[in-house]
Amino acid sequence: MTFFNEQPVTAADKTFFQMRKDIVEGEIASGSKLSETELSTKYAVSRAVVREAINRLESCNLVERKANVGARVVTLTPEGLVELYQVRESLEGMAARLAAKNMTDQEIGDLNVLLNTHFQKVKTGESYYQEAGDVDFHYRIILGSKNKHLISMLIDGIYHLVRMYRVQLGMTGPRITTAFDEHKHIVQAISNRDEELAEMLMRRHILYSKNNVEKKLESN
Amino acid sequence: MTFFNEQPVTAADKTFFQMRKDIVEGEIASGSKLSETELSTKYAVSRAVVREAINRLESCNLVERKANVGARVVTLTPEGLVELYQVRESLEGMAARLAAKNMTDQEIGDLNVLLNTHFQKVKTGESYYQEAGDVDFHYRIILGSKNKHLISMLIDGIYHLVRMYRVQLGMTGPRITTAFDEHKHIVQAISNRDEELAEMLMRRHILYSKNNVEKKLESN
DNA sequence: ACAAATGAGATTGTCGACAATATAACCCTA
DNA sequence: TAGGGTTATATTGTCGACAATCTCATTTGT
Repeated sequence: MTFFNEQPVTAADKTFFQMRKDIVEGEIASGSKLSETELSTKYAVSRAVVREAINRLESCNLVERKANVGARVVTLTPEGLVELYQVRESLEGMAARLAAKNMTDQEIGDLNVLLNTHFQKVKTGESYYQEAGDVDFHYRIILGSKNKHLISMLIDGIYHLVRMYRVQLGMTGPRITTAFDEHKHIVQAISNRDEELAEMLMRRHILYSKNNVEKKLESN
Repeated sequence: MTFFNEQPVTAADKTFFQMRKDIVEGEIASGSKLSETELSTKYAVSRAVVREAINRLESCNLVERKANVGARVVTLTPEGLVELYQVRESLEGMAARLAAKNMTDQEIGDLNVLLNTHFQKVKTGESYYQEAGDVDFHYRIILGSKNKHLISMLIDGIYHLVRMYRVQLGMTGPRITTAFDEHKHIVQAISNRDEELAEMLMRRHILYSKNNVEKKLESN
């Protein structure tokens, strides 16, 4: 599906990707208004393609539109973060369950390899910016579910918003070692084709992650 | 949120709602190509608003678009139906859990009233076209979760596709009495604020519903 | 005869201009 | 001076035309 090979083909694609990046990384401030004319000059495209990009951003829950008024970048709130993690818990739990059922032995083998790679890095201490590895792990399980809706909801819809929270609230790569153990147990459950356990462990994993993030949020 | 009061304000809204209706009810055939020019004459609007409508339909998973090629109405397959119900099980399970936590006593009271209304109808035998009542029941719980993402994913995103399957594969209002009992138990769990049980019962309810629908699918 | 190249036709993508609506400033009245 | 109404301005919504791309039939060469 749209793993990392989502390459723009049309101008609207390029604009959408660029705007999404700018919003997630805070270059376009959270809560700010999106003026179509302004953006069309900024990105050097017509208003039509900006409009299409904004529509797609709305589908990702990154902006909110009101008819005849305009679009604003979503504002990040503690409640919003909690709601997001609730949905993640639900969907990724199901993804883990389905992955235990539907992943090929080959894919499970690759997942174990990935896990070992992470283990080496954790051991040698270079566990900084574990972000990418964590995302990679979760993506593989999501894709392993082989469920189209699940995949697009999580990867196209929710993960960018999660990343926006992570980046803008300054919580990159936490819980390195403990998260690794949780990953290991999840992979074990998937290897054993234990759907029930895989779902339960994934849900707990995300629940812990939520609690951790909430703690960081309070300390700000 | 978007309960039943989603009223069109712009031409693109109207076109989107109309097209969605036409697709769900099969007036625009599943799998057929959506020609922008053709549709713009059919609905008497410009191509721009048709394009916006198609984009929104894509967000609902009712059509699929390919760059420089065009959009097609999704094709309905047994596998697609299974995937859809897996997502429903996951999301509505969580919705029931959150409803048990977040619904007000007032809202729970209303839910019980609704249930009694259904019970009367079931007893007097006029259980035909229980569809609307069933949807109403599920909507209240979804809204009761008070989770924005959950609500929009289910109501704006998934339910129209579910209805499309129901309508086009000719499976309206099945499992009347048994479904009623399941609803009753779910409401009891919510009344008791038993999150765990509410989620479990809702997941089972949807699982049964899936099995029933699959059986009907085979007999076609 | 078959495969690749080419060209015509149709469809989607992009653009700038105009219409409709909301926001804000201003004026008038009590 | 305060409040309501009105006009002015800016922004979004809609439209038709043009450009870019794909599809498919035809042609051409081996």
